[in-house]
Amino acid sequence: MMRTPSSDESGLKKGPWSPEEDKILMDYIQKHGHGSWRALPKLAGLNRCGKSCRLRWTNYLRPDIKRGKFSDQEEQLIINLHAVLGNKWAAIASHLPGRTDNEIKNLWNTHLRKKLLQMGLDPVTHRPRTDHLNLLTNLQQILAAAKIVSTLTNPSDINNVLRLHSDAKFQLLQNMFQLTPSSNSFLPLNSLTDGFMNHCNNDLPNLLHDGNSVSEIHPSFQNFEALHHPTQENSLPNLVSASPERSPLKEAENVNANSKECSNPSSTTFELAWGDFMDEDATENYWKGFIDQHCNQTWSTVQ
DNA sequence: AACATATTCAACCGCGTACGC
DNA sequence: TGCGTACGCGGTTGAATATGT
Repeated sequence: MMRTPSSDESGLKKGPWSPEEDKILMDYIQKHGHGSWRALPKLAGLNRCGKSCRLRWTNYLRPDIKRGKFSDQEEQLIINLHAVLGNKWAAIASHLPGRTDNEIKNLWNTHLRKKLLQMGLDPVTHRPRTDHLNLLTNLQQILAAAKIVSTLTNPSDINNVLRLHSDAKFQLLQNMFQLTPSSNSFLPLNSLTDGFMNHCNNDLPNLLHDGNSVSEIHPSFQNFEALHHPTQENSLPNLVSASPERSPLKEAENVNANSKECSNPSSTTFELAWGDFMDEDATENYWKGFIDQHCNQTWSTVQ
């Protein structure tokens, strides 16, 4: 939060502001207004650059600044505005009295972005993420190759290979939800993956067999399916009107376009890929049979 | 309790733009 | 029109703090 006090080559102070500096800046602006920011520090008697003074005033000292936690309503409004405006923090801040662009930007980067990711939404487009499809395809190929190599090297080790396979699937889930080991902000999703983890450990053979539908892997994934089955009502966050400098009509057109795209059956594609990935004939018998069948012909290629 | 790791957020930096000359 | 200056914005940094082991 704080930086070590330092100064640049011109001798101007940098880093955190002291209470004394705050008071000088406050008093000066309340008396004279800020005027030219560049001229202000000299006139007020501060050993700071104008830029630093402006930032301190707009982000901290301004009397109309609202302090404290963002309300749920404010968070939702920011998400809605971001869906329309993108990373235009100043424009977003203009719709939230007392909140600064810096504060909103920080909130977005530390909380809201993760929140959308964990809901399976792309934080840039606010639409369901599709990059999982590529991940699934790539990982599936890598795992298949790893299996062949491992089982050919040591065919008796098939159980460990399958265990690794299962672990890799769980890692993929973690990546999809952007979970960190210490994250406890979104308990429902953590318990969801915890449940999946237990399922992996307790019911590995079944897990590796089934997978026609995401929710069949674990009941918790019914929620996940809901997120990837967007309807006209839930495919996008409620959108609010754009800022005056943008055409509300145009925005409305974009919103409609987005809704149409969202209603495309990308979720079906996802589930097909997911089903393939989870099913994937990954049983012991399959791989033993595969090795029996292909061992001689592939062995020379692998080596 | 001590250490490691993750998160937060105030502040900085660089770039684009508006404006005056 | 071109140039210089000031300002505002968005991305990034990094020390303080929180959380986990």
